[in-house]
Amino acid sequence: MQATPHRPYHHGDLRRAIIETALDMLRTEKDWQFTLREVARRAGVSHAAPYKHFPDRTALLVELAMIGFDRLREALLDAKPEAPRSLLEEITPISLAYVAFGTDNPALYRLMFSAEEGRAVGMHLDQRALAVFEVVLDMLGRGQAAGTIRKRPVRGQATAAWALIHGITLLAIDGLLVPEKVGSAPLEAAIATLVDGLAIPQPNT
Amino acid sequence: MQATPHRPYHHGDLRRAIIETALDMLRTEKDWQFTLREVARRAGVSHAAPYKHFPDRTALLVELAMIGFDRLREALLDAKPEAPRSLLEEITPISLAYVAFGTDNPALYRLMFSAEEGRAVGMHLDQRALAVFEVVLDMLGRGQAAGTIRKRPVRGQATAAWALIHGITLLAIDGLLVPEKVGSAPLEAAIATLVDGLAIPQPNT
DNA sequence: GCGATGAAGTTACCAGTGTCAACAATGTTT
DNA sequence: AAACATTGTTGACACTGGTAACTTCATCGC
Repeated sequence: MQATPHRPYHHGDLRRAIIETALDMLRTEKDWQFTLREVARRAGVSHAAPYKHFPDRTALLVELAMIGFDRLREALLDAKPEAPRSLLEEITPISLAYVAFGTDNPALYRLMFSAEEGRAVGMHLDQRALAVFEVVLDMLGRGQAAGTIRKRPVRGQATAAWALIHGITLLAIDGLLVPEKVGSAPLEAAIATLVDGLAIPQPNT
Repeated sequence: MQATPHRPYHHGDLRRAIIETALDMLRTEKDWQFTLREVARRAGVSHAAPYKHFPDRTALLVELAMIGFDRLREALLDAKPEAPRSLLEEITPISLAYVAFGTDNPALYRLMFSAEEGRAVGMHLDQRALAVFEVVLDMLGRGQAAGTIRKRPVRGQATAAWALIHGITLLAIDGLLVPEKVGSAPLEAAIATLVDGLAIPQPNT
């Protein structure tokens, strides 16, 4: 088995086609009923064809989730400001980008964190998820070095930050936090609370 | 409470039996494959019997989730200290109780927040979930009145608090935060971060 | 060139699921 | 007691994930 050739055989690059079809279903089909047969159907192949590329339904899900984590990480790095003048100025856009990713890709985001058949998905994801985690970790570490962030175990702080944003994202996905309905106040207040919990209190502000 | 009688008819109180069997499966079967037929099987009835009590597979899931929220709320109220001398002293046990509920009932907890077929579960749950939310809201409101909590929109703060604990609970369920592996430091640090974000900074501490 | 090889895709099938309709058995009501 | 409504059973349908046996067809050793 080659590392990544995937050259078209006698029909096409099916593996990629399946993944893209599945991603498309996740994007459009809001109601998250994911069946392998439906994916095969939309990809124009028979229902057993996917099994030549994925040993398992779960294997495909894992693949999709990994892609999701990669994209999330990219979205966060894109949102990272060049030269933030304060912690708030750095955390806020990243947090908003995170939540936006979740609300823009609700089904994919849920998949990324779903247990899904004996948490097989979660197991294989540690590395990709960790890559996202490290974006936060890095930010907080630099903040500590710069003296703007409380001296506490960074991993604990990063856990807190990640957990909070993750929870908010889930709330937003479930529609409990839609801006049209409730305004952006809760979201901003939540982020502010997070920043206050991380930052060393300033005497003037 | 006799809100809904459900007295035994010609076989037994099947509705209750089904619910209890299902709860039992959620407790023991860690790998969350929930099939209506299996529930019926274990309850000793035919596979179609549940449909006389629940219109739908989803209806049963909703019922289970609601029970979960009720129990969670009770657990939080039980953990609430009588006369806390500080915010930390009040928040910490409640937070720990919340996380403990999640790790003790992982499948049930996941069910409570799963989208599950077009988020039908989530839709009908607003009231029960809100009851949990109000436990937090109440606590923070009193804290604000007492002058220990920052004057910020309470709902935003409560959202932040809930989201953070929820996220941590999910992490813990997924085994990324098991005390044996990583110590309780991250958990405590996360809670401390939350408290710092909520509380008005004290000059001495 | 040209068969053998084996990967990629197809059809046919299995067990298991959610759900519904028709039927049987039991308790309740008049 | 007879009609009725409730509750449970059986049997079917369409669907799913998954496997095995078959067909195609590009590639490789000769």
